[in-house]
Amino acid sequence: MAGVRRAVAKRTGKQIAVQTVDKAMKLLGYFSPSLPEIGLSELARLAAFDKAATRRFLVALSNHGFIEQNPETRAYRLGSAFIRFARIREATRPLATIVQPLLELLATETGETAHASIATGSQLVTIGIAEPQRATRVNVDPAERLPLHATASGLAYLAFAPEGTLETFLQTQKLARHTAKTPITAKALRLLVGETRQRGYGLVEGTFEAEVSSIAAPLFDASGTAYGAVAVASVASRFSDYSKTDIATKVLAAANKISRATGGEPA
Amino acid sequence: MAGVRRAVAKRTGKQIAVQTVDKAMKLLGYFSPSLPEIGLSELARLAAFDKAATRRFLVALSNHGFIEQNPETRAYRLGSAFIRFARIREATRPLATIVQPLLELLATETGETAHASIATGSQLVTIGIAEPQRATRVNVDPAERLPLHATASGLAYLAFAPEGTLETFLQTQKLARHTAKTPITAKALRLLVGETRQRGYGLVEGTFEAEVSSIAAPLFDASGTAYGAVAVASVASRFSDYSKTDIATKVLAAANKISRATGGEPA
DNA sequence: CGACAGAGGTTCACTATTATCACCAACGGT
DNA sequence: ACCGTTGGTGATAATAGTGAACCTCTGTCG
Repeated sequence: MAGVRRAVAKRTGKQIAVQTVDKAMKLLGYFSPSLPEIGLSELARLAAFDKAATRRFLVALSNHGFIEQNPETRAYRLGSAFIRFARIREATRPLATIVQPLLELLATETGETAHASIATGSQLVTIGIAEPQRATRVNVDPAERLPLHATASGLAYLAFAPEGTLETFLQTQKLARHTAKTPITAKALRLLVGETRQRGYGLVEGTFEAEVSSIAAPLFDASGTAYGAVAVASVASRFSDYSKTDIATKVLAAANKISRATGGEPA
Repeated sequence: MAGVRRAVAKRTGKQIAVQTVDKAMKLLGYFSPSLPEIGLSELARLAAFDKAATRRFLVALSNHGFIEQNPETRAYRLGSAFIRFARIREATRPLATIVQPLLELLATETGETAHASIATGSQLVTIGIAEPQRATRVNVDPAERLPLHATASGLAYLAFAPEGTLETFLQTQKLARHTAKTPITAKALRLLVGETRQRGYGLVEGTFEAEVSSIAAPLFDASGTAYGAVAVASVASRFSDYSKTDIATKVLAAANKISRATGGEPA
């Protein structure tokens, strides 16, 4: 079926899709709350593109409002088109709008940071965060994509994802090590996913960031497969056995509410 | 300076930027609240692209989460990445967040639809809409880009836009006729822009859609040039001379509030 | 002050990239 | 079974993108 690709194989294996578009969008990924504006040379360096190429991409992106240029510093930043498209997206498939208040509730109830994310390719993309009113809490970077193998959300998603997702993931991604506890072998990951499926929710302790434990429940679509996850992240030292089951119950409840509100059906 | 372009000139004149990226992003523009999911063939037809090309773009876009495919119908829709980027954008340059409540207030005060938009290339992009609780009101499509020459927002923006914006606009765009009243000559537009500059706000009656009148005030950045506009749209028959000046005052006040809140300075 | 390093931006010859057509399998109505 | 769709695929022709070198401007350092 998907056997014969192009014979070139200049790099590893990434064909069929428009590479130019890929590159242009890669540029967008470097912008984040902590690095909201990036100069031409710096961005070219980050992406390892030629300056000329980088600039051509930026011009193309800015023509559509995805990139703006700060007229003073000449640095580039994300454009307003994202707001427009997010509006359209939310108008037809409200998610962030539904999710946010439930996250707030979850954060208040548990006293810990709650966040929700959606599967995109082989990563989870954050669509909402709620933080508790508390001094020590886990901070989640909205720009950071969560790796499927190292996070509770990832495990929760993988455990109930469409048929073959786990295998495709294992075949196409190398399991990056984030901490000493990160599962980096296929065997270890399969085991964890199996446990997660049985348990009904994902639980990890320090696999993505040291000292951060987290519990996540999958979000289901109408066909009963997962498309994302809701998670609560806490500092490891606060995690007692009691609080674990308590938080898990609340996370599952919130996730199921979201699933139903978006037309899905929890397994 | 910017004289010699490529000698090709196959079409009119739009070089320097990556065309492939341009096309990919053009596809995104066809999605709207009224047409949230589009099939491959239909989208190819809309964009006048080849099916194969369209699909390559869609695959590239979906690799980055900008497009999702409905697993049942196989139709494509906007992806969740927009939510993520909109979050990042708002985290560093809050606009929609600031604008929305002021629009709500404006809609309540005037009893008419209020909306805000930002300049992107030669168009205005909607970033917020508020509708009054009233039977007959103007509906604004959040997906529709507003032409600069035919809308009150466009005039308000052009009147206070960066040096040369109007001329560039006139040189690169053909002024599309939307209604019988749409200004379609450079002379007519220059006149309107001049009036708008003197008046301080834009006022049009049925130039974009028949029977829709609208009043718009520019949004200013720190350098005192416009980057967008706030507008109130009403059915033409409700527009008395009194309500006009009343609405204009309120629109100007709201716009100035937004300008200041975003670090700008009204002229 | 003059030289230099780094910034943003531009040019043009070279070539890797994408466009296009013809095709396939599957679905739904007549 | 047919016809008109749909989503999806592959190989060739011709287009579109690449990137080293270059320009200009700003600020800094000896």
